[in-house]
Amino acid sequence: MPKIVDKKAKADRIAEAAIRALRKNGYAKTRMADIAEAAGIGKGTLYEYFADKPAIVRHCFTAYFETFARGMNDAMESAPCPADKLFALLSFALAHALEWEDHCAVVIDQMSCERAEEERAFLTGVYDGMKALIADILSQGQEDGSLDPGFSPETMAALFVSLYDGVILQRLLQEKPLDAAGLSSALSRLLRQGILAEKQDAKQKKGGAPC
Amino acid sequence: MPKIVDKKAKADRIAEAAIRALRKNGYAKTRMADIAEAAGIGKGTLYEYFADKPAIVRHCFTAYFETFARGMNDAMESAPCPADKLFALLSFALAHALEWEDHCAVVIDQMSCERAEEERAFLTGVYDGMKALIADILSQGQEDGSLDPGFSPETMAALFVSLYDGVILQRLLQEKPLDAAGLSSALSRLLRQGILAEKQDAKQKKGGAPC
DNA sequence: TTATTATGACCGACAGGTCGGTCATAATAA
DNA sequence: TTATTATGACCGACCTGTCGGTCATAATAA
Repeated sequence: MPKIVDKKAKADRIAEAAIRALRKNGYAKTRMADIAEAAGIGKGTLYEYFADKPAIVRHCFTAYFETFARGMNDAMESAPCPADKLFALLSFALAHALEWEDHCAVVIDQMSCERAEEERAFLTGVYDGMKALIADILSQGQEDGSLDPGFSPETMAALFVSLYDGVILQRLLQEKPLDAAGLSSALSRLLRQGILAEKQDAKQKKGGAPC
Repeated sequence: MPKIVDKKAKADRIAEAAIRALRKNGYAKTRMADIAEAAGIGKGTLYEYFADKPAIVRHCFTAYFETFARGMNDAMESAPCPADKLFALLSFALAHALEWEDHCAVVIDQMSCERAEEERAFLTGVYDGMKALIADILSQGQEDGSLDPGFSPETMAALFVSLYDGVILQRLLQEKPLDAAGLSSALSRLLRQGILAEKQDAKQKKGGAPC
């Protein structure tokens, strides 16, 4: 009888518009009216699809974190040895950040601005998982002898995660786009010549596959 | 006549209280009343010393950026060769971040939350200067042969700055304190075995001074 | 010494404005 | 007609910055 709308799909569309608005001005400065306008609907309609402002952000994040988690898993499984796993992870993370640029920005914004304990805990969990994953790979590499045994896997993992965040943060501050290829190759060089236990003396510049 | 107060000194004291309050809840969620309370003065008095909320933040930043700039200069001049300069810079930056932890947090908060063009431009300038400085050192190192010529100084500098930001950001998200020593040594390892042109084959673990 | 006066420091009530969320009503499709 | 969806005027909580007035102390003069 009534006009039936696909609530789920429409919520997705609204969230898509919301993320653009949030990216533009940050969570605190983005009003519900802005989001509604961006989505091309009335302010009241927003509340047909979301309970409140935080709910919109949460909805925005689900797809982002889902693809991230899945991609990280895929990247890990696609590589045979720890060192390659690590490279795959880092390069996927960078590519993902590039693809989901707006979402990244809003996540960072939430990290530093939003002090709600619930949100903090969620983000902390995501990061802890990421660190644990990387630390685990590093450990494996140290055990099988492909990685330098002289560093702490946890600390080095924290360093990588920090680097990832920092790149996004810099991207957020500066308007000019990310030089993903350049950063990736610089990082790769740093890693390949830095953390591999055995260096190929002469042909070190274009080191082949570490496995 | 009335007791004459040292306005400048009092403004400093207020700013000191303000930075604690800002650190705790973030710029957007910190009310002027909170700052006044933290400083132990009335809300109206606040406006005797600062024009508005942004003015307080600006005042907070001046000392922070001054000490940072001076420290970076000192660190640079204290080291004889490019590689050592770089290590000195990075380790000073980390130490400074630790010492000015609250300020760092507020700066990061501003970077991601505050969209006022003026503030952005200022922060962008600071970061550009930092990147240029590091890129310059890297270039010198490449020219004098002490650093691997195979990377782009600008990109690598961007990577370092990002890393610095990321470390602070992670510190901000997680409540547990920064393991400065661990991070520093991990980074040092990464650098020493990563960007130096000549690797000391056997005794690579505890590489001596690069000069 | 002491009463008087001048003035900067201080304050909190309040005006003005913003923004998240609600609700009565309109529009729409079955 | 009726169930569902859409809407923007509206409300109230909250927050920033202002303003009139009070207070403590220094300067002054008797």
